[in-house]
Amino acid sequence: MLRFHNTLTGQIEEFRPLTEGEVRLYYCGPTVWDYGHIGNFRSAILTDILCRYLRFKGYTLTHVMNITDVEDRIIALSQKNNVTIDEYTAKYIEALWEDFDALGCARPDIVPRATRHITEMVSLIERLEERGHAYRSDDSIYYRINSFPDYGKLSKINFAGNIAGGSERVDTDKYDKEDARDFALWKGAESPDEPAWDTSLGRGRPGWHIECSAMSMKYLGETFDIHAGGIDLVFPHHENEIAQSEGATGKLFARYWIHYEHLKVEGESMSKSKGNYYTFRDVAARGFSPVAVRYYLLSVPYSKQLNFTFDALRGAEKSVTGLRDFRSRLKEARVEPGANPRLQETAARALKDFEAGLDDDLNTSIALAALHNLAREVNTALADHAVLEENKQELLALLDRFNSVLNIFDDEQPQMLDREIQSLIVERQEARRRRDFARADEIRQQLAAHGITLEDTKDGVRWKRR
RNA sequence: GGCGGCGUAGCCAAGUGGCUAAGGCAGAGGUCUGCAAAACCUUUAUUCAUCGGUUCGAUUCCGAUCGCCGCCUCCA
Repeated sequence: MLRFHNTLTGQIEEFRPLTEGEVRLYYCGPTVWDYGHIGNFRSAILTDILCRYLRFKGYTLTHVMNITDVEDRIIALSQKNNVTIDEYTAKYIEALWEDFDALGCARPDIVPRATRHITEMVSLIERLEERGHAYRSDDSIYYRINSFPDYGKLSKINFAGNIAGGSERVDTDKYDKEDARDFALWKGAESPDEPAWDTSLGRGRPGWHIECSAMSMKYLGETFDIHAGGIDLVFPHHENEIAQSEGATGKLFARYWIHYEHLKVEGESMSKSKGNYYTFRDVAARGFSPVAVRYYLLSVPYSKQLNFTFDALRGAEKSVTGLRDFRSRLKEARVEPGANPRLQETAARALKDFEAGLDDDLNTSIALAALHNLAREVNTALADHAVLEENKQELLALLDRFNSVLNIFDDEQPQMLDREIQSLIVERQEARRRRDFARADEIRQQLAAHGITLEDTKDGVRWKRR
């Protein structure tokens, strides 16, 4: 039974989709103004885990992730570079998919781009106008917060106390709004050279929040199951989405809201000024493998902040290598026919622990501990030749199931060895048999120069290419 | 000022009102091995930021203090 924390109710709840067996999920995706940083990818990876686990549990899933490809920073940067916003964002969208692939994140089923859904946003804004939730001021259109009594139900913000508290961040009267909290649905074009669309609302561009309301409802319906995103989006973004969507439809918008905690870097918030701001590419450039980065970023449950350190990432690299070696050792093991009941129990317990962990608010730490415990027990059994054919097949199938969620075992492509290298390995084996260890070591060094490392086993030799 | 989260071994960390405080990395000793590598075994927190309180019993609940993080700004 899958349970997780729902921001809307503030409680851990059992998950039941609207339609039996089917889940519709929306993840607030990236704004493509720059390369994604490791915090962005923690969110992407956690969403990937969530999606994979829902499928593991047997649900069919529709996963929508938006791409915000028009907003102030993008406009400013594209103008600075003298290119259109589409030209500007193309590079970062391409980079996004490269990073997704490297980090083992499955592509979402549907990836709507804001600039391709202006029509849907315009009609949603028109619905809001008809219902009295929107008003015009100059050439822009704003959402009237006072018309939506539920405003604040997600973030539970106490606006009265907030304003009384003397926050200096309250909007000024720069815009002619009825209420400081009102936000822009549509921004009228101010100058001819800024990106704008000619629509029935006039010439302009959509506000950020309306994008997600329009695109999520287009692809998932007016009420859908899960809306996920970073914790910082709770207010105002998601609160505003609720106001827009529920204001327009009169129906509940998303049923479960899942928010990912941020990561810290070396105990501090990540920021460019502190010099601890890393994109995934920065980390990869230091020689860390993408799969280790994935493992590390998912090793702490989403509901907890993760403190990113390079020491811990080095540890993750070792862990992942150990698990991968474990699987290939099992795969290559020569075993006797039959089944060892003790290992059948081991496998059953591992699956139970793994699932119990993820069922409990997606506790990935528990799931990984189950995997490590399994690896240790099976490694011991392998050394004792206690693994039999049926165990081997069952355990390999179990690892595949785990990996369908975690995706941390590289797909081992059959690596072909050069004929020359192959014969060197054979020659070394012969040298060892003759107990000519000097020659054997010499050959080992030659192979190392080719990036081949050797591991002697009872049955022969295993090689790995770096 | 309002609201929320966190502080567990050298590092990353899970967790719970009372059974042996998960797991990984690093460290130490050992088995195996021609040497290695890998793997395995043993070992590493009488203690969970500090100080009080509730309780038969608290790391877990309450309060205070110190430190860190987040939201209240179109940042995942």
